[in-house]
Formats: sequence, C-alpha cells, structure tokens
Amino acid sequence: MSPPLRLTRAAAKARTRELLLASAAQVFAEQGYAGGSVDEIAARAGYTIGALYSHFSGKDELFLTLFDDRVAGHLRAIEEIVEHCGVDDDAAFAAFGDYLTTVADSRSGWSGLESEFLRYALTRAELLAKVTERRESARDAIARLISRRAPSWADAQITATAIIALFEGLLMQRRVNPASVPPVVFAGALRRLLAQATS
Amino acid sequence: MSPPLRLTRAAAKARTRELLLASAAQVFAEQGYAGGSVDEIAARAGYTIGALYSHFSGKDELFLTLFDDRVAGHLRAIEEIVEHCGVDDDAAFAAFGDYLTTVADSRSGWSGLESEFLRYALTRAELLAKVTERRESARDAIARLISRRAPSWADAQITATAIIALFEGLLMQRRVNPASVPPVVFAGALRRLLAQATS
DNA sequence: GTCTATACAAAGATAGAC
DNA sequence: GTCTATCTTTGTATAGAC
Repeated sequence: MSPPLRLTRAAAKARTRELLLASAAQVFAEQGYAGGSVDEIAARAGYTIGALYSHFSGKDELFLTLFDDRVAGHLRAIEEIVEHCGVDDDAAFAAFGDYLTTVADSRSGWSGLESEFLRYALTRAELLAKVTERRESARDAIARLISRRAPSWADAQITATAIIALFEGLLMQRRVNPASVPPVVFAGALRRLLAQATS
Repeated sequence: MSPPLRLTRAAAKARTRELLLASAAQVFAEQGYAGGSVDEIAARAGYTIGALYSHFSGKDELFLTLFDDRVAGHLRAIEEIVEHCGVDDDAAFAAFGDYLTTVADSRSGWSGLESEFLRYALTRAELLAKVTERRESARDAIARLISRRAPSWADAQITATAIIALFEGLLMQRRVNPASVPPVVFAGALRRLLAQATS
C-alpha cells in the first residue's frame, strides 16, 4: 500500500525496456542491422540476452519498435519545420537541408538502415507487410503536407515518394562522404521537386 | 601446338569465373549481401567453395567485381538514352523512368544492394575507400552529361548526387511495392530536377 | 582447378536455476 | 526479471587429397 522507495515494478520494467531500446538504436546505427548482435545490444545496456528476450520477441521486434519511433520523429520534425516557417518556402527548404545533415551526422543517425532492413524484409513476407504499411502511412502523411502544391492526390503521393527516396539516398551518401552532400543538395532538390507548375 | 578440342585452359578458367560471377549476381539479388552465402553461390554455379576461393579472394571481391559491372552498365545505358533521344528531353525522361522499372523488376535487379553494401563498408575503411572512389567517378560521369544544364561544375555534381540518391531510393521502393513507383515518378522528378532555372 | 573435410567463429534463440 | 549455460545453425575460410 505504501509507495515504493524508488520505482514500481512496472516502472522498472519500462526502464529496462527503454535502456535496451536505446542500446539497440546505438548498435544498429554503428553496425547496421545484420552487423549488430543482440548480444552486444543487451551487454551495452547492462543486461544479458536472457533479459532482452524477456522484453522482446527477438531482433526483428527490437528493430520494428525503433523504426516506429524514427518515423514518428521524422514526421514530428517535418511538421515543426512546416509550422515554424509558414509560407516562407526558402526558409523551410534550408531547414530541411539542415535536418538531413543533422540526422546523418548524429551518433544515432540511421543512415542506410531503413534500406538495409527493407532489403532484409524482402524475403520475409510478414515482416515486409509490416514495414510497407508503416512506410505508406508515412508517405501519405507527407503527401498531405504537400497536397496543396500538387494538382492531385496521386501527384502528391508521387512527389512524396520521390522525396522519401531522395532523403534516404542522401542520408546514406552523406554518411559515406559528408563533403559530397552539403545541406544545399537536399534543399535545392526539394525546391525543384516542389516548384509549382507554371506552364 | 594443335588447337584444343574445345577450350583452352585459360578460356576454361575464364568461363568458370563468369559462371561464378553470374551465380553471385543472382544470389545477391535474391538474398542481399549479408543474406547470400558464398556456399550457395558456388553451388548454384555448379562448383564448391573450394573452387570459388581459387578464383576470388572472398565475398568482398566477388561483390566489388559485380559492382563495377553494374556501374559500367548503368553508365552505358544512360549514355545510350541520352544519345538516342538527342534534345528531346521528354523522351529521355520517359526512357529513364522505364529504365528504373526495368532494372528494379529484373530477376537480377540489384535494388537496395548498393546501399546495403555501403552500410556494410562503413565500418571497413579500405573497402569504403574503394566503393567511394567508384561512386565518385560515376557521379562525375553523370555530372558531365548534365553540366551544360547547370550554372557550374559544382552545381552539376550536386544535381548528379541527388539523381543517384533518388534512383537508388526509388529502386528499393519499387522492389518493395511496384505499384507505388510507376515510371513517371522517376521521369517527373528528373524533369523537375533538371529544369533550367528561369528566374 | 576442383573437391572433400574441417577448422573456426558468430549469431539467434531457448531452458532452467535463482 | 535476470542470468548462466547451452543448443543449433550458419557462414567464411583453409588444408590437403586427387
């Protein structure tokens, strides 16, 4: 009946979970999905694999959970930029250029990880379905944001698809060679991709 | 002194090498770099790993050799399209759109493989250097093709970087869900990215 | 040059004790 | 809930016979 000294059981469990997730994010970012081992993930969080498996069904679930977080984070960041910049397109494009480099250069940056996991999921039907569903919902969220610039919803979706592909490709290239992808690459490409048809 | 009945020793060796490479291309395309095993590559070509290792130093060399072929193939295809379409931009953009889907849908399509290998190479300095060198040379080849549309060489390089990122990203997405990436996605994006600044 | 056999190392996952 | 120990599989690479 009295409150526990520090943490309730549930809170302690949640904390372990968070520690494991944070560790997984780091390990995956550094070594990729195939390259990162659940063993190291657990160890870096201060646990053993046994503990990890009592919180997650396996490597896949670990990754998918992080994947959801990432996508949500990207969408939040995008909305923030759009809100903050209002109708000033140039400011927004510049902010997106900076966002790309910030993500790519951060220690927990996921450059190339989405593609690697997609490639891995290609031969695993249920996994692929899950990831595809998430990606389509993210694409549509972006399409909604740019729909007023597009002549149709289908066109907005197409543009969103291109923007996502571009973002992922540049993220990877920036990681490989930062100098070859200054913020202006993404900013400039966005400006062109989103230019109003003036014909 | 007399010509051999069927194959010279050198030709036989070259043939084995080609068989192994073709098999590797297939296996990597189907199962990715991490997912594909040298064992299966050898077996599918009709050999054992022992034979494979007498032709290649290992998995990396196998992949890098194929990677060079791919890049050269892409560059040839690009030049052909540019030559064939002359100054008709719309025809060229449409042809590039079709090229993307052809590559993505082909049995030996390498969707996502470049990224996967890049991600893998990130933690292997010598490998990364090799791949980066090849990628930069390819980027510059593309930049030369579009340099007359760009205000400067640096700008041409930037645009080429964006185009490559876009191509790789769309290739992957097309593989995951073909319906979400019709040819027009790449064609339209190219048109916008390469639009002459009219300001 | 190719094959058989094997060395060697990891990784993912599970069982059962505490 | 966490740990220790282990199972099981798999993969790269090498050695030596033919």
